[in-house]
Amino acid sequence: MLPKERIIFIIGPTAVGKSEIAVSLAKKLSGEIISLDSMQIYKNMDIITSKPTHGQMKSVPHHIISVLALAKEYNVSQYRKTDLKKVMVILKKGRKTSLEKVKAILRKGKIPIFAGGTGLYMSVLIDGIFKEKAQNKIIRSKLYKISQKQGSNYLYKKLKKVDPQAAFKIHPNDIRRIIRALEVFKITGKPISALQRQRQGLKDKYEIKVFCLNMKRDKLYQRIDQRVERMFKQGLICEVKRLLKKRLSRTASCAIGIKELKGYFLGQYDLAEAKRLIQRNSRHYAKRQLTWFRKDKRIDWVNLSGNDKPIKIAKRLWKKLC
RNA sequence: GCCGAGGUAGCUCAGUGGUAGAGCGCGGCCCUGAAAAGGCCGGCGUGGGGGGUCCGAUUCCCUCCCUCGGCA
Repeated sequence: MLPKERIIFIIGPTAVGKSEIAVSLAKKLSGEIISLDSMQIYKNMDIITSKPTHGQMKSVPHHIISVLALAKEYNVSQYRKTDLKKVMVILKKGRKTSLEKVKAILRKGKIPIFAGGTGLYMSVLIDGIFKEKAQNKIIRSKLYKISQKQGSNYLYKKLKKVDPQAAFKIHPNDIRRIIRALEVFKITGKPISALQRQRQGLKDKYEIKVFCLNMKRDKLYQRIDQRVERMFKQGLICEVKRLLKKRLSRTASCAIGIKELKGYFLGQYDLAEAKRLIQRNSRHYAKRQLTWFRKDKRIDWVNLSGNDKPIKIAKRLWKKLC
């Protein structure tokens, strides 16, 4: 029996240097990169989401980047569907190219490499998500209106009756999750806490390897600040100005940089303040990402100094894979 | 050199004779269909140095050091 095919994840906080290292590793392993990112999926958000460069995209195939219109909504479940397909395609491609070299392909042939920083997306890929179709905008907006009128505690009490387990897990102020849980119950008639136990993900079929890149906090923050500076030099202001003229989906409009620059355009503060806010919010984001990753015990942590050559790191990862 | 103001958390500052708070910053955590989102928790401090009064000083007094403003 052949060993399970391998899938690699390269994750890490924002600005840690994932893209470069993923490209280097992909070259070394002859892999293809699949974005693990909720924002790079959108077209026309290039600078603001720090997409890989044209050179990088040319040297190694990248997937699920710049494929969705700004007005389109997007979420985890969509991501999972797309990605599973992509994974299969890539794996098949690898096998087709040289049937007689199956062994070699499995060892160093086309390998899918997920690269990005969206922890939830990774979790849902690896561990799965429940299958029931349970999304209804009307129900959701109704619940939202109720919460506005009666307060979140009213809905929280309702949830307690319907799904005490979920209520136990969710904080009374976390209105988004309260609404989601009630929405799922209304649609399916089943408590979300029960559904959430039914998961099936990549880990059941493939060998998963997760590398999380990290570096000292102050160094990371320095890199974040520098990157934001660079984004401004590359034309962030123009890009966001253009974005604000278009209709943005809720997800797209959440990219860090949009609301911060909007405040500047509206004259609420100056450009320096807008930059400060983008930098700070990116730091907070990085911190939350690390919290998320830390609890995943499957992760193989890779500490960087901040000045490492991507090729060297890729070599290090490659050795760990052997 | 003289006069005035001030030295309290990483920063900006409040307050009190019974060893301290606020905002921002920062740290920790949660997360299953908005996740670059959303929610929760935490003061993280030799109160400029030294001496005195007092049962007790960050608070009152003296002195030294430092910073800022004004006059020379």
